[in-house]
Formats: sequence, structure tokens, C-alpha cells
Amino acid sequence: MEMLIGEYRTTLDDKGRFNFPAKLRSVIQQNELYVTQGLDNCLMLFTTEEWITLTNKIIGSASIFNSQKRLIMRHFIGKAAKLVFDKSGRLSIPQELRDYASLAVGNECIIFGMNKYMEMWDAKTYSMFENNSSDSIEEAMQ
Amino acid sequence: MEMLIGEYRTTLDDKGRFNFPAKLRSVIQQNELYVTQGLDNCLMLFTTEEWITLTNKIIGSASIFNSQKRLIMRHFIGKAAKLVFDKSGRLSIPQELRDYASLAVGNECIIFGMNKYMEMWDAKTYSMFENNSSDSIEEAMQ
DNA sequence: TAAGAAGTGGGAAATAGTGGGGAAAAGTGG
DNA sequence: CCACTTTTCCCCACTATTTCCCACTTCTTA
Repeated sequence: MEMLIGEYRTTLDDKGRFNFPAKLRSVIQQNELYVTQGLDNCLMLFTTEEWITLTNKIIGSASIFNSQKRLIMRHFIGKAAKLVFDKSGRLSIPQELRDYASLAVGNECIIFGMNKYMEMWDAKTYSMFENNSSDSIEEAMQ
Repeated sequence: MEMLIGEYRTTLDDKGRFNFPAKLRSVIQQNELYVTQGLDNCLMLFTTEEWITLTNKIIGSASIFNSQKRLIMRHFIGKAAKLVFDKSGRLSIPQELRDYASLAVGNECIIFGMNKYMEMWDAKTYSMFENNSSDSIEEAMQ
């Protein structure tokens, strides 16, 4: 798969749908995506292949009697959803995930290509996050 | 079987029934479920196949003269129930299991897909649990 | 600037979810 | 064993949500 790169802006319409950018669509070359909670109040979007890779890593070998594993499963698998494109190339995000990422109807949102996966942010949430973290980037670059 | 994923909200009605989400129903493709006590004051729901796998694992692990095993058997097997869907796709949970998970009539409850099985929570119980464990998730991710 | 592709909006059909009446079954007491 | 009470569950009707589809607008590119 070609690399997923770039920043794309779109809006959640009255029905909770958003247009998925054609450029990313042409990279992923499939009719569905998996979405789940990320780690900074954004959502993560995966192709089926990447989703399976990730979940296999999470599920691994540990049993359901491992409590840390259950926590992680609830966060990533328990909140996930499989999304299917409509005829116009749009996706609908379930309410719980929208709430997690502060993606209210009418809000502008941003999709980032992150090489193997994508992130989706509420635009306002992201710009706040970006302001708060600009120092950390300089640091991390070292 | 396709992966069981996602978060679904429903309510226990006056008759102690709850609607089982159609999306999970289409994954499990059967007319019954096994339910038993989970490990964090939630209930665990299994397909027949997964239930047999789990019980075999428990039963096979040690002799009945092992006291730890008897504890586990009482918790998981002794409290379990087989549930059958009604025509509208609803399930009724036995009183003892409802009590264990604080699922009173009228309460909102949450069902999580956990890959091979499902968890059912009282919504308030879960949100408390989630608040207490958010730090542990970041930790566990490392 | 014309033609095709991409993006947006909304109506209508289909599916899913909810509530409750009443029949059948199970439980209880005399 | 029978009569009565309680619970379960079967089914119908209504409401809400989701999905599908079509038409229109905007953007891109030659």
C-alpha cells in the first residue's frame, strides 16, 4: 500500500456523515475502514489489514484473566466500529466515537495521513492540542 | 466468526429485557448466548462455541480437589445462564446476574464487543470504572 | 470555459428498537 | 389435586434510526 500522507479538512453533516478525501481513498483501495479511539482525544482509522495486525498484537497470547489486557481491549476493540463507504464516498461515525473526539454535527474536522493509518480530529480540539504541544515537538526532535 | 467490536447502549425495560444490538447479532449468527459473571462487576456473554471452549479450559486445568478451581467454577460455571432471543431480538437476564452487575430495571447499560466475547455493564458502574482506570491504559499501552 | 470528478444535501424506504397486552407456563398454598 | 397467583414469553403495533438513492453544487483539469 502506498503511504497515507497529508492533511484533509471536512465537515460532519446533519446526519453525522463526513466526506472521506478522494486522495486517501485511492490509497486504501477498499470499501471499508475500521475506526476506534486514539490516545489524544482523536480517532484512529485503519484499513482492514492494518486493523487485523493491530488487534492481533493486542489480543496476543494473554488470556481474558489478565486485567490490563481487558482494559486495552475495552478501549480499542470495545469502542471500535467498522465503517462502510456510501455511494458518494462518505462515512458515518457512531455517536460514542464522535463524543470521544468532540466531533459534533456541523464541526469542521481534520484527517491526517499517518503512513499506515489515519487520525481524525475535531479542528478546534486539534488546534488547541497543537498549541500546547509545539514545545514538545522541538524536544522530541532532539 | 467476524470480530465482535463496538460499544452499544440499551436499557433494561420494565420486564428485565434488553435489546441486543443488531450489529452484534449479525456477527454471532445464532439464537442463543451464554452469560455469566465477569471479572470487574460486569457480565460476560459468549457464543455457544466460545462458551464450550472456555469451560473446557476451566474444567481441564485441574482436579475438583483443587480448591482454587472450585472457586473459579462456582464463579463462572455455577452462575452462568443460557439465554434465548425473543422474536424482537431481546434477551432476559436472570435476577442474580443482574444484581451482580448492578443492572436494575430502567438502567442504561453498555455492551462491548471484545473480539471473541462480549461484556455487559451498568452504564454508571462502567463510567466510574473507566475514570478510575484511564491512567492504567496509558501505562498498559507502553 | 467546458466536461468530468468530487463533494453536499435531503427525501424515502428499509431496518432496528421499544412498549405493552394477553396467552401460556410455572410456582404456591390449601 | 385443584385453584389461584406470579412470571415468562409470544406477538403486534408504533417510533426512531439508519441506509440507500438521486439530484444538485463546487472544484479540478485540460
